[in-house]
Amino acid sequence: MRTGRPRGFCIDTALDRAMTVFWRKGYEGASLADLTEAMGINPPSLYAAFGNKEGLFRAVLERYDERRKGLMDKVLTAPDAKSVARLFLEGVAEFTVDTEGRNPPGCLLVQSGLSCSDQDIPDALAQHRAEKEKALRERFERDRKDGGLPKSADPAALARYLVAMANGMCVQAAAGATAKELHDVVELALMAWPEAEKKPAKKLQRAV
Amino acid sequence: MRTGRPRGFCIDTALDRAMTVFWRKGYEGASLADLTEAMGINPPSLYAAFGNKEGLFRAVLERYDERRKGLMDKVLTAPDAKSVARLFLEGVAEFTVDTEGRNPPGCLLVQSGLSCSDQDIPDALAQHRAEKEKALRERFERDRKDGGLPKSADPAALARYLVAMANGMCVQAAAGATAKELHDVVELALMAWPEAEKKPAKKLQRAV
DNA sequence: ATAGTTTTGTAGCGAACGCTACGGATATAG
DNA sequence: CTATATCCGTAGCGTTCGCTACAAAACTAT
Repeated sequence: MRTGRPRGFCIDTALDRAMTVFWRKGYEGASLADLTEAMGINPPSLYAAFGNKEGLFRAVLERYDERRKGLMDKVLTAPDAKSVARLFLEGVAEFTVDTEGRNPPGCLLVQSGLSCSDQDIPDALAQHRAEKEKALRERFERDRKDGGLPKSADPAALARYLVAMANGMCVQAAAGATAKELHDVVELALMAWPEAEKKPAKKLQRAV
Repeated sequence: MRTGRPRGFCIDTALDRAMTVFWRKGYEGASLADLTEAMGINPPSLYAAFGNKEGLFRAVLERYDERRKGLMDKVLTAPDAKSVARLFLEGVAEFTVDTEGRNPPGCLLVQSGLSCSDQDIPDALAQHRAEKEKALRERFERDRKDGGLPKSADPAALARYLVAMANGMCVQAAAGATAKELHDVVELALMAWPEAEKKPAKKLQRAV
């Protein structure tokens, strides 16, 4: 059994509350006073658990990915490439406007620090965004192999296109765009999607 | 004639230098020490000329629009709607990767403060971005009237789509995307563009 | 019980922040 | 020239920043 006085707060709950602060104010705009107040703890507890402000932020990013893993899994296991694209963009449209008030509008990976006095923060965010682009690209590479995308299609470009679209929607959501406005953008974005050359093998269960 | 000791620095040059700092470090990441050093002046000169940090930032935003007005005018006077879309996105692709090292990658209106402790900054940026979207929308409304866009097209949605695309490209440029990668995205984005129902009246000089 | 370990709240550290008081410098006006 | 007006550099204001020293508290191990 672990010795010593037990921690008096829940790590994940504290991370969720810190996430909201970083999301709304950005990495540099979120002060330690803001964070500790929202998390309901004192600075020494924060530093004992997360090392420093940057450590807390990185833990928040991991927590963010964790919370969105379900949606991303659902997207990546869609039956065909165009469904992947549609589910991804529609998911972003719904998530970023935050109708339930759980999260600030936009996306933490875009909002919280595109430019900072410390370049490590933008780099960390870019890395997390790149992971999602990579997952889409790998999915589209498989689609291209089995005919779900034409041989002329460029899986990397398609993934980059979707991620760019998603990031742009985040910027607009943060500026107050409505869900309908974003869905209109999604419909337009999907017009660019290449048609399959032949019917994809729908009977086969796709590996993920 | 204006009395008193003349100002010892050029306002526009100082704004250009401050712009680079805000661009690279964001509004909150740019300290007064960073700014005064880059501008080559002392704090009292900065405050006499611009009021405070936020005043300087707003002046930088105006300067930014001014410097990009030429490109935007060229875009808005293109002969047809699709050319407007192409020139706009290709302009963004070239501008945001900054091959000449004059500017940091990305776009000041996206980079410098999506989230801040002071909400006025994100609001000011959103307003500047909205102006560009409005200009595109109004152009497309005219195109739709004279047949350059089909009646089924939604000018507001098209403008929003282009701006979202542009903002997303800015995010990727800031994360290190190359010019070619962005141009691939542009080609895809233009696949979504609606075809004109009839030939636009090319002979007429379009008013701006 | 006692020792050992970890977390907690208080209280405050040094540094950096945005900003400004002040006096000397440099111009025009008369 | 003197008077007035504006700008400049120095130097430092009060506040907030990220962070931590310290001792009491709360647990396990023996």
